[in-house]
Amino acid sequence: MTVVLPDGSELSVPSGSTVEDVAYEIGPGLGRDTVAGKIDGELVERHATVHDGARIEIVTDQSDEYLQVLRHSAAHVFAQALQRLFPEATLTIGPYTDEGFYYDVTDVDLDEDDLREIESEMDAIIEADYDIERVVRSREDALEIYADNEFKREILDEEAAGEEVTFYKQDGWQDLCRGPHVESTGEVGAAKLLEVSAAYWRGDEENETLTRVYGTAFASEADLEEYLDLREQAKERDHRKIGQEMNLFSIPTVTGPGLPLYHPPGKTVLRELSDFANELNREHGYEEVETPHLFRTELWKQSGHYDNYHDDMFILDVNDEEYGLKPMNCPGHATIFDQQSWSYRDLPKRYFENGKVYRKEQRGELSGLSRVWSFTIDDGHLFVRPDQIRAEIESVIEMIFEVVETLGLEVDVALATRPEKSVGGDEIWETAEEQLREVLESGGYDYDIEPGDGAFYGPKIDFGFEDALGRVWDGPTVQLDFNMPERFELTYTGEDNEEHRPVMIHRALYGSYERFFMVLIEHFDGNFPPWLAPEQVRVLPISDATLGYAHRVRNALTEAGIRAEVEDRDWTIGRKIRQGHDDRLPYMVIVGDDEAEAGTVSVRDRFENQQSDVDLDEFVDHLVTEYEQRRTEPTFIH
RNA sequence: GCCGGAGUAGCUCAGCUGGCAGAGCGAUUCCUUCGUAAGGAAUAGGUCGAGGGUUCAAAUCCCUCCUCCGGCUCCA
Repeated sequence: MTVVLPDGSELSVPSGSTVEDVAYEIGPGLGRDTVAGKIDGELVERHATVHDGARIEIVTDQSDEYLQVLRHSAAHVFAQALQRLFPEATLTIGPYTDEGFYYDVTDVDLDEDDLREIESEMDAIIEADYDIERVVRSREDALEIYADNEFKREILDEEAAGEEVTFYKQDGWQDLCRGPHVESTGEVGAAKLLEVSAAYWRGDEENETLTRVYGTAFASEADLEEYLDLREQAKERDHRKIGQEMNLFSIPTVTGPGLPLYHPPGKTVLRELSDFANELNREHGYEEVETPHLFRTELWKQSGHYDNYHDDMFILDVNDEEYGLKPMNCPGHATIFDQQSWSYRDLPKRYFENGKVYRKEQRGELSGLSRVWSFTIDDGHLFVRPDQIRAEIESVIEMIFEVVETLGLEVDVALATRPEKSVGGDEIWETAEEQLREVLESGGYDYDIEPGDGAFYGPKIDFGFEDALGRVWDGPTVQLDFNMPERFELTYTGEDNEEHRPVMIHRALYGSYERFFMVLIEHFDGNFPPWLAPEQVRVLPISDATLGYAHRVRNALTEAGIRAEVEDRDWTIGRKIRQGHDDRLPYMVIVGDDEAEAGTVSVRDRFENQQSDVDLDEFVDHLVTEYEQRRTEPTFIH
């Protein structure tokens, strides 16, 4: 039989060959280095037998997947350490994740101190460098071993359905596991336990609550340190911490959960973002609309939200009539469209609204600005003819990239196609998906396809923002919708004088302002580009003697449209500069007797660059240009 | 909603084996008037998340609730 190698070449191997055999066929060196393999993209142990036509990849300690194998072994090291210290602990499952591994256990209570103790035990196991041995047993033997462990028995019943199952054994300790694993515990170079939390058996809240221990592992101590350092940085950049420090927003107890208040500095940033979005919208032919926060539930019944989204909606009783706070803006916009009749010549109609919506998320989900009950979407809805889809999507993507490039973010692009359950005919899905694909292809965008991940009402393109620390956040989306026009019976009159159904396109450039704000705070670490900075320039008089001149400088800046303040506290100049840096100002200008006499300023930027004897007008002109061009960094001094 | 952790001055946090509520920063006042990352002193500031209980006595122990944090599930 033949297997397919990553370079596309085919290799014929005897039937019954394992991944390791295939590696030896390729070369003895590779055979010896084989840790595991991938069959048709799935990570398997090196003893796994391959089937005819399988796509085979060999995993060695040089592969990206090696880390997954190593972390899986780290999970075993954890489990062994746990059972050494807490023999009563029952093991369930312990897989690797993107960042490390976790193990769900039960019959044991663990706190932070326990984790540190288990970690020491893990270090001892790693140090001892036990061989990790693969053992094949019969199902009966396995069931007997797990006579007291209902979870493992369930796995044996449901997943490990074959007659034989594999165990991995180290130092006499063993665990049911399909592998793959590294050769010895010593190969797990450095491991750390990170969190202890709760999880349901198989993620179902009807099931038992288990104790989940999260950890991570790397081949070397240095790699682990690097990872922990990144985590530390992420914590330092936490938007809740920076939001407090910069007085951007608060979510006080009295206002209720997930209902943030924006303070003047925070509102300034949001205002700049909405000005930018509004500008883009106008340039791309959108018309602004406005809808109230509250509608009769009749509307939500018509849109389908009442049935499908009921649990997440705030429903109010008003004089025996039911009203609902809007969880989405689209029904309102569809209703506006429906207030008059349209010709095919009128399309596309492009509506937009910075619309506040309310979603009653589960309480435990609320988190800073990333998950809230009330948030604002820079929401656009387009009503288009089927033949206009491509051009409109192109235009939306162009807008999205203007946002992305202006802010210096990176994006991931993914096309999500028709799911199993969907509305709309085959033909419209096919042409719609085809048009989306064409837009992405012709634009030269690098994108992934996520088959079946589209909404039930239409395919979509999702964008993920990648921030300065390499984390990816949900970003803009463009979604086609064949359902809403149907529900609202939207029509336009075609060239043929017949009624036709428009297609609706939902799009957002930022997603929600709240979440986008969070991404920007963390991406820039609070060091906003000058155009977004709440305070763009602070004027620092050397002493009170030049306070008067400082105010004149400030006025000149303010008149030019720059957000500037004077530091008038009775502090030393060093103290004022220190505070200015702590406040993450793009620019400070320092004025003393010399400057007051010459009508100049001394400029200092957030990178600690400084330049003296700067003509005030020249500085103001530069700031205005920088502001208008929305540059990401202060550039006066280079 | 569920599991675990936490809530003390405007902010960051100490006090928590029960016995007069603390520090630093910030604020106010005074001194200092300063040239590129913290000048000095004094003063004010608290229903110790809310309610109930135990006790001679509760920030501290117990119960209920609220809110936040880390997860589970979900999503912008």
